[in-house]
Amino acid sequence: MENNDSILEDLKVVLKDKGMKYTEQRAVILQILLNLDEHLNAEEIHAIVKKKYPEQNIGIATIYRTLNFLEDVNLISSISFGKDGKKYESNNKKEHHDHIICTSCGKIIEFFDQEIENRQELIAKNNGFEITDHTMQLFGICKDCKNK
Amino acid sequence: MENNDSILEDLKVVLKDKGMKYTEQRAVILQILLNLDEHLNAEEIHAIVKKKYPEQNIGIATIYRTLNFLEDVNLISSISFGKDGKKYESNNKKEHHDHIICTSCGKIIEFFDQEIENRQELIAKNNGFEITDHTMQLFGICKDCKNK
DNA sequence: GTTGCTGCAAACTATTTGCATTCAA
DNA sequence: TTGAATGCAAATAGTTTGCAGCAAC
Repeated sequence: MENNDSILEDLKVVLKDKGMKYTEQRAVILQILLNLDEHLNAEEIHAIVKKKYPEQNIGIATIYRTLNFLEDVNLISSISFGKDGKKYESNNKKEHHDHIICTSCGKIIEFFDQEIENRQELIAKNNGFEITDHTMQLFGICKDCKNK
Repeated sequence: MENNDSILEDLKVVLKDKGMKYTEQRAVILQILLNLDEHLNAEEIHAIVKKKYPEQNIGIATIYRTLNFLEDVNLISSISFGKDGKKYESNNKKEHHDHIICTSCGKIIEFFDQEIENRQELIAKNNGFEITDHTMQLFGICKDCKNK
């Protein structure tokens, strides 16, 4: 929580930079992603806002607009697979990581492997690309589901 | 082209196995993905059918149904990023590969790196996962776009 | 002849947009 | 005060589904 303050400061700075306004809605959405350590889609975030901040009456359009904006300015990032659209997570203190996804129960595990990162850089360079970003998702069956 | 025949045979076998029928539509869609060495989305495939096989009047629903089926039985596979939905490619002779995508012009380059594949296996195992599949996409700017 | 497949249109889901109103600066 | 942001509803894009007719076996 104490961490959030500094990220909310970041948000304020970015907004001011762009001549945009700091609103409760934007702060609330960012905080949900900061506090909940899950990957949430727009509908899920909408539901959480309604529950946790019933006095706020945020429209789904604002959720989408805000998520797009937050991703643009790199405060959050998204992964997309299967049905139910893009899922978002905050770019918090966490360093970059990739995902292992259980195709049976939907569990998501995060990992980071410097060796793979290095290879990726190299491969991109060899192909004349300047990498800005990447996603890697391993799909499989987790231990729990295997034992069923 | 001569290669296609054997894959069309595969299709026939799979269909018979499942008590399904071999139809012109299914063959045409699979062949488009076999012959064109591109990543196409459903709309693009639909457009190609209309152009190359004007006598065929395949509905967009059939395109989607067929693509889903072909992916299910592993004759084709899909990647999904950015706008314009899933893009498909045939599982042809080609071995597995991953993608580098230019975020400026949309160019897609395929690559394969055994070292990364090995690390992926290892990482998954360490997390108690049995990997069935994975996707890896490197996003960046290609040489051509950089020089503009 | 039977059963699965197709095209069409309607339905759905995820997301975006237009607009009048509200709010931060 | 004033331009940007919001909520709402309508619009859109991508995809799926129900159904009557058609085609494969």
